[in-house]
Amino acid sequence: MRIAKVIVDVPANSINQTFDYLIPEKFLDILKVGMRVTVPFGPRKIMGFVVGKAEESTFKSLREIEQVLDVTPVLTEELLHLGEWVAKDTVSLYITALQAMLPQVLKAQYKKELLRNTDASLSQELEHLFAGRDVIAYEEFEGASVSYYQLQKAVQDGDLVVKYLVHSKITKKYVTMVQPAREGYLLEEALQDLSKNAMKQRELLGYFIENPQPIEKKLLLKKFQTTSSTIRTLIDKSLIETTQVEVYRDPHQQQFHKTTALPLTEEQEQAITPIKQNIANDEHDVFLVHGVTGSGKTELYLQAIQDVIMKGQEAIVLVPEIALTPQMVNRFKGRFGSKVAVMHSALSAGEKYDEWRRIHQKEVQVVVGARSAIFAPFENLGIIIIDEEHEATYKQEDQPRYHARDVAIQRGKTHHCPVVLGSATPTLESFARAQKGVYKLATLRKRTNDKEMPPVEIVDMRAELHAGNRSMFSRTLMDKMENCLSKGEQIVLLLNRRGYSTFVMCRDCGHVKECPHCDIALTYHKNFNHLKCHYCSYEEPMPTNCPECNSDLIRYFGTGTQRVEEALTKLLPEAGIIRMDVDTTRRKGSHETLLRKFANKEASILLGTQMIAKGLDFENVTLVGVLTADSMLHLPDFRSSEKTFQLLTQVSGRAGRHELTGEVIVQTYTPDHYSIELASEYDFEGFYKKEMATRKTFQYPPFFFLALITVSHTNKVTAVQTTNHIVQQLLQHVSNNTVVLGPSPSPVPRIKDRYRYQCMIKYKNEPQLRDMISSITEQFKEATQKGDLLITVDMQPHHLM
DNA sequence: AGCACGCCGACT
DNA sequence: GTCGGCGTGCTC
Repeated sequence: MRIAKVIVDVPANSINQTFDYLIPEKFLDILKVGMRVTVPFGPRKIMGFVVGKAEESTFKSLREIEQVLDVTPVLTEELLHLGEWVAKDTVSLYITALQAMLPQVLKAQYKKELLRNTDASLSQELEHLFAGRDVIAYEEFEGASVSYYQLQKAVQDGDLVVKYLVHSKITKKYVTMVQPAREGYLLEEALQDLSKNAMKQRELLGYFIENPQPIEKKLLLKKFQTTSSTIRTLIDKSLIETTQVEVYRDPHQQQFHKTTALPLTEEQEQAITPIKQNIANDEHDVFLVHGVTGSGKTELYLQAIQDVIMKGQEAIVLVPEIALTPQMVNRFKGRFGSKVAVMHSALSAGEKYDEWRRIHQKEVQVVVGARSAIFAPFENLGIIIIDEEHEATYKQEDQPRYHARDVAIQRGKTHHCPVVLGSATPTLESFARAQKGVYKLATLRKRTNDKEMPPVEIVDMRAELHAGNRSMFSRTLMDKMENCLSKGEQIVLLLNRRGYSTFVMCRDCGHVKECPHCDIALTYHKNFNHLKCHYCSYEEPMPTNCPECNSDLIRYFGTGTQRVEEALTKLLPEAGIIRMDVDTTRRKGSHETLLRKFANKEASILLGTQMIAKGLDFENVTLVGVLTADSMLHLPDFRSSEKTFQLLTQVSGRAGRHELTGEVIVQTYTPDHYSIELASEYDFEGFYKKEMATRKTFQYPPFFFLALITVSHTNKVTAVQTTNHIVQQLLQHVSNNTVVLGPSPSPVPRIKDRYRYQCMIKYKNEPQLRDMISSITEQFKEATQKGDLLITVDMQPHHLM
């Protein structure tokens, strides 16, 4: 096998294919499929993945692989195929799919250098630039005022060479170990010869005579209260030596309480049995575990994984980013100890790489992680679990736009292992499949502590307004909060802010400050007294007068967590408040610190956005308040009802999880909306029926599949025309019951001065659709290449923005 | 995507 | 002769 098939690191449509390279003699034995290599590509040198080998090539002259970057393949054959599948399924490039499977640090970085290739003198300007050096970075040339023409000539004459470098960002962490460099008896001899004053040296030598094994330098210094200079002297005498040993950064260095399997309830037992059978028989089924919050889904996962580990297989557990709290991680580490790797975005790039390597080198059998952990390089998967399967974070919002659930099922099929989806509020798609028998449904109706879900009271904020209460807290909520505080119990307050930001409006003329580059209202940021655009980061100071009518009655509207906090401090001055939002949790670890404070009862109220709705478990919380339940109900999104229902159900589960009984207050301006009403009754099936009916009439999932093509251009007319062109072409080829809509303006019609129009496709069965879309977008490749036209394709979009 | 190459027009 | 600015086409 002298020829390697390589997917090169060039994300372009015309390069979306394998390129053949000759494998040089010296690499014949070591080069394996799945390794990264560097190859010459045109004039430059780039990184690529070997995806296959062959004996022959249709190409007459092949260039050689230049370098092999890995010792063992970073991608298994299974992952290579999976990447191909992902690329096809999401209409994206193979290379993009492969990159998505690996930690960021394995991505190549490119650099150019200029090498002097002659002793004869160069032109005056070039000599000045090189200033006596033989090599300079290409950027230096670009920054200098030397013409490109000169460079070109020097290169042509062979006086200069442009060198293309590929290097990876790999950062390994090392510790210095100290160990004896001589046999024990030689050390003893040396000890005799040492001067009497050399106390520290004597101590150290004495130690190494007793303990010849390597010891960490830091530890050694501490143990003998000495400094590096002592070690230095001993090294100079060739008595001891140091080595660099690679270590993994451990992001979770605490101790974990070992836990063992808990007895299961009858319901749990019934749910887990078919999953265990699947595991035992190497069968693949998709299970939907529909269990109310607190019904012990996690214990199910743990026990199923236990079976998998006993079988010598591996497990992937996906958890939404936001729920990847220490509480959650502790449960897995507590049960499986060091067999667990954790992957989430709060880890540094180096830490992510270390966790990935622990999987890659088979040091762990379980990975608990966010979306991308679905690509964990396990070769012997025994189970894949997706907790809170309805969460939107499982859908990647940039290329490749894959859904972790789809990838999981794909992997489950190839590995003949079960895929378990768990949720208290499954997506309509999954629940519908379970109803049809495509997925196996298991329902957990009871909470393990046998407690009822806390009662939910809906408060009509319109009535509050009519009664003269203009504050953001209803009288009921105020009463309950005071009552709760007087008993020394704790409160969780949710401010549902999505689609409800703090915009600036003039009270005189109604003018709303919008971003000059995007069609969206600017958001007010109090700490800087600035207005900011969430789409393009445009900023301007808060105006004192209205730019339209010059009135000074220009104010900001909407409720941010900061404002709620201020109001709350005034009303309940004695209550400590912890605010959790993007602003207060930006710093690494601040999330945990705030939660720990709340757990230690350093504050009585936890106020926050979406992020506090999930997974938190505090025994002293008896009241949950939702300040604005309907804020996202009116977004132009077919999932808005479903999302509202999910959020309300999730947050209600935060109250009264233990001894104390809890209650929930939901404030809303649309108290009779079915998603709010049914959420307050914990009636998932009722909601399912109702929502399915609307989805059916409006031809949305799960009745239809969706595809969204967004076209953007600086020229509005071009954007509309191109979209229209796409629509027309699709209409010619799709089947009768497929609906093609558009061109219609995107919900945010302009971002960064680019107009955005979209085409939506609703289809039931359209096997050729992906190919159709590819060939249509291919027609616009000239315009797309020039960069003024942008076409993005989202198969199964999660929202329509 | 990047890069070379080639053609053109401009400036000195 | 020296330079920059595009449009075009290729990369195993």
